[in-house]
Amino acid sequence: MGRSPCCDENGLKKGPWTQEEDEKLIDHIQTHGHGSWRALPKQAGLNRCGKSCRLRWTNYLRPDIKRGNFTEEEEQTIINLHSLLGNKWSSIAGNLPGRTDNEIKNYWNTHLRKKLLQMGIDPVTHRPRTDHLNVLAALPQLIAAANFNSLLNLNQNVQVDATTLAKAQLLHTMIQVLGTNNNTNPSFSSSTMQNSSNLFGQSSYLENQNHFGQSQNFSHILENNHDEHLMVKSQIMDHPLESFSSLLIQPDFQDDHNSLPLLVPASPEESKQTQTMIKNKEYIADYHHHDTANPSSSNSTFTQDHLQPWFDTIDDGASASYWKDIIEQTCSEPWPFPE
DNA sequence: AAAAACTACAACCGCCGTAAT
DNA sequence: CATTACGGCGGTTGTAGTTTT
Repeated sequence: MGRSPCCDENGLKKGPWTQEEDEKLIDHIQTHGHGSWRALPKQAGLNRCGKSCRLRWTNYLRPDIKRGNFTEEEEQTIINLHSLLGNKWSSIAGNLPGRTDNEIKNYWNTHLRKKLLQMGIDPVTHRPRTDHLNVLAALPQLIAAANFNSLLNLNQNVQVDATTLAKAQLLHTMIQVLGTNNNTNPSFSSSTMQNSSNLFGQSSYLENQNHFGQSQNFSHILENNHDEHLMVKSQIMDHPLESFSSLLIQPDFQDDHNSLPLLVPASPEESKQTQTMIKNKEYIADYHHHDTANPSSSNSTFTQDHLQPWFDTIDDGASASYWKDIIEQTCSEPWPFPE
C-alpha cells in the first residue's frame, strides 16, 4: 500500500508560483523556518501542498542559490562528476555551492549533453562515440574530444583520476575505431592493421617525433622494474610500440572486445570498483589480463607501470596536432581536414 | 507577419528509504 | 511487523520565450 500523493487534496493550487505566493513562503520560512513541510502551507496561508512549497523553496527561493550562467569551471565539475556518478544530480549539486540538483539536471539536458554529443562523446558513457558509419567523420570529433582535455583539468584528486583515464580511453577508443573500420574505409591501407609496425606508425615515430619526448622513458621506466617483468622488458625495449599495438590488434582481443573495456566507468558501481582497482594498481593489468590463468600469454604481463609512458604522453598539453599526428601515422593518406 | 519548430527551465509526478506510530 | 507520513530524488512534462520557415 503506497502513500497517496500529497497534492491529491482538493482545491490545492498547482502550476507556476505567483509573486504573492513567493513572498508568503519567504516571509514564513524566514520567520519560522520551514519545520514540517506538510504543515507549512496552512501556517503560511498558502493554498499549496507542502511538497510544492519545499520544491519552490529549495529550487528557486532559497537565498543561497547562485543565479546566472554556469561558469566554465562549473561545467568542468559537472562533466567530471557525471562521468563518475552518472545522473546523481543531488550528489553533483553537493559539489557546486549555490546550484540545485534541478538546475544542474536541466543544464545537463539542455546544454552539456548536446555539447558532448557534438564533440563525439557519448554523454552516458563519456566515451568517444564509435557508431559513425564513416570513420573519417568521427576523427575530427575525436580530436575535438582531445581538445576537450582542457575542460577536464580540475584540482580535485578524484577528478584527476577520471581525467587521466578519460585521456587514455580516448586514445584506446581511437585505436579501436581505426582498427575495426579499416576494412570498410578505403582511406586506410588494408595492410595497416595487419602489420603491427604500422599501428602508431613506424618505429621512427618514437625516435623522431617529439610527441613522445618521454619515449626514452620507456627504457628508463622499465629499468626500474624487476624480475617479474623481465620478459616484457625485453619485448618492449626491443619494440616498444609494436608490443603495445600488437596487443591491441590481437584477433582474440578484438573478438572478445568489439568495444574496448571502459577505462572510465560507465556507471557509479563501476566507478567505485575502478577507483579501488586503481589504488591497487591492478586496473590496467587486469584490463589487459583477459586470460590471467594463461601465463604463457606474452601480453598477460602488462602492468600499469609498463603503460605509464602512454599515460604520461597524453599530458595536459595534448593538442589537436598531437592527435592528428598520431592518426596520420596510421593513415595512408594525408589528414583530410584543415589545420 | 504568422505559423511552426525549437529551446530552456520551472514545476510536477511517482518512486524510494526511513522514521514514527 | 505493518502501516503511514515525510523528505528526497530522478525522470518527465508543460509552457513561455525564441528562432526559423
